[in-house]
Amino acid sequence: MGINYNWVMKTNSSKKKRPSMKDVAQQAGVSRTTVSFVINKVPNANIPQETQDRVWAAVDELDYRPNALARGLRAQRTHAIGFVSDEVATTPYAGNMIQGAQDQAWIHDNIILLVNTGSNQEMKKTAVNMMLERQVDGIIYATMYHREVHPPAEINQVPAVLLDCFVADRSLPSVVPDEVAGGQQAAEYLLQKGHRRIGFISDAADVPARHGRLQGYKNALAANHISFVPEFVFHGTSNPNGGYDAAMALMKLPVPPTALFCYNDRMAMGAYDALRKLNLSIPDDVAIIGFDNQEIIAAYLYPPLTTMQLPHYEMGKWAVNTLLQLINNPDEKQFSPVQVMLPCPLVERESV
Amino acid sequence: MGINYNWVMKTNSSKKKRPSMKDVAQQAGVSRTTVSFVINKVPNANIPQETQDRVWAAVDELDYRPNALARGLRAQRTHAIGFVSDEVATTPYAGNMIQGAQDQAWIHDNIILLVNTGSNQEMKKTAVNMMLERQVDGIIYATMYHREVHPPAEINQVPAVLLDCFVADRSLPSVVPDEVAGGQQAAEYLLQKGHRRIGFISDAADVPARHGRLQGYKNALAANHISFVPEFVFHGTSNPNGGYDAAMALMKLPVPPTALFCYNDRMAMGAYDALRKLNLSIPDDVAIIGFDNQEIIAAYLYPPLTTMQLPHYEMGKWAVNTLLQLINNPDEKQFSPVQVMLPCPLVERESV
DNA sequence: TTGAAAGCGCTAACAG
DNA sequence: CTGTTAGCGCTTTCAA
Repeated sequence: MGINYNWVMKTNSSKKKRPSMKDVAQQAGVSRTTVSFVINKVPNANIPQETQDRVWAAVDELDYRPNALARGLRAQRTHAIGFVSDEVATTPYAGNMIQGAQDQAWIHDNIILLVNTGSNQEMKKTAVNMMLERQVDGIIYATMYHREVHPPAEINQVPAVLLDCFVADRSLPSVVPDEVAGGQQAAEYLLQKGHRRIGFISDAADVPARHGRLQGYKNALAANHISFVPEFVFHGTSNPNGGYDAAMALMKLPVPPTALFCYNDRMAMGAYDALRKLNLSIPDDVAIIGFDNQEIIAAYLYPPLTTMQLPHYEMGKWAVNTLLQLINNPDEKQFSPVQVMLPCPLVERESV
Repeated sequence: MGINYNWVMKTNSSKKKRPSMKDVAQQAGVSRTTVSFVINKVPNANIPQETQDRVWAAVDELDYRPNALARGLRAQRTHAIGFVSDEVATTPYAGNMIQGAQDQAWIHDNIILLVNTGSNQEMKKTAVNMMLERQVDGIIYATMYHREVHPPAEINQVPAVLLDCFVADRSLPSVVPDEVAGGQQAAEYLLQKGHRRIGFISDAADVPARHGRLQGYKNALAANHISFVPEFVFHGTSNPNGGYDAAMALMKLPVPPTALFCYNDRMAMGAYDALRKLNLSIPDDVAIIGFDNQEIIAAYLYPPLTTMQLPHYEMGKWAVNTLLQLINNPDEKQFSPVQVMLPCPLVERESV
């Protein structure tokens, strides 16, 4: 179990063989070593230019391409990074994370092996084993929203970093959005615009994002000597319907808020509808700030939504960089693996 | 150029070696051959059960995992599929395509090597070369919207299929959405609901989706003996603003349409705003149907948007299946590579 | 039924 | 400066 059977060699293939280093050597009239040296630009090989030219000419002529499998086998290094994530389809953020990782991998001439496992724990384990079999140099374990995870133990057999998630004992490097700072900045932005009564439309789910953003909101209030009004925070399901209900409830308070900080853009979308229903204009009657910067929502609401951007691209990038660091310095033991929180930049549009 | 230098072997690593087949053989007191036979469940090896058990016990004990690199090198088959795409981040569809491909690859014990190249042609070439170096069994060349492509010639060195795109000479298998059928079904749905004056809010860009959907719209009209009114099609930029303008223009016609078929959901989003501005209710005054089924928009507009779904997941799946087919039957020459159009199912919500 | 040995394509001591 | 050679870990023929 966990082993893939039947990778039988197929003998009836008619694929024409690709040139090997031997062919190049022959063509150039040198030995394989020489070819290897010039192709890899080995520092102290001192191959005369003329020979080098011959080799490169042969490479061109034969359309030779080194076999990464053989290289990896020999070098014990594949320049491949496993990317194990819970799901990519169901969230619009995934793309940015993967792209950040991919772009960075590309720069360092690494490739990404991608597996999406869904939420099935057994599949995650199999996925990690699969990557290990394929001799990845390291593994990125990613989730599509910030949360605690329990990766399969096998992950420790190679350098690994956590992307948008963390383990309770902090034994693995991790990068997540700085929810608190983001929440604080959002609230402070509203404060700075003169608002004193700020509603917080919160997700009902027990996730770090919710707690962090709410904490940030409270921090901002405290920093500005404004007392926290429990009635101003309203929990709902984290979609437009929840946002609608919450905004409705908040605006019907005897002394309603003049600004709404929404847990995410989807809730903000619902809040827009509620305010419209109440004939309240944004931002004149009520200011709104969201979170996540879901382009497709935020940029095209009327008025366009001011919101906090989740640093998915940056996190993906960070994950690869950190992983490469670990891979390249296997001897530096990490006694306390770095836990990074990346800022959520404010995206100013017109709803505040 | 095109060759990756300096994959130098690092000798100072302190990584502890993973067990090899030899270790397992030793542990089980058999030869490597025997281990290979039992692990691969070779049909006619006839290894006594008792020996097999010993081998499996050793595998467990050592936590042995076959080295896919060595296997691939030997078998000339890696069970890896290259996925080259233009971009994943900027579109919310990408996820579904990748997930479809990934899920299917997983089922067949294959892995996806992912590279996003952006629009740079040189990078695409490098990406394909990279995949070839890594000995992928085949390549999926994908775009994030339906269009014609010019993949680098190198792609022909392995089985390849095109995902959401096609080449002019149809020399590569390809899968795209059936825009015409989708457009036709959308229009027919409106027709069937009693509408006779249907506006078509079109993208101004010269892409297959636009032409196909418009053609479908015309087909539906013709099939129902309704004459095509040129004034009813209005071109705009394919975003909410464009949709807004188009809807405004259309509704101000002397005899305005009673239904709007929008090129995509984002334009529909703008049309919603226009109708709201005009105090027209959806679907009672004007029915709206979109295209793409961008979940986040379509499901949460008020009222939820009826639209046509782009079959991204299915296309990803199809691409992998077809590619695997090609890989497994290298001898069946494909004189006319299959060109598939997958249907765009109707997603009924409440805007019609 | 099991083992020895060749070789997939590459790198890097070591010799010359 | 260039070539010979020994593996990296695996599969598979061939022989025992």
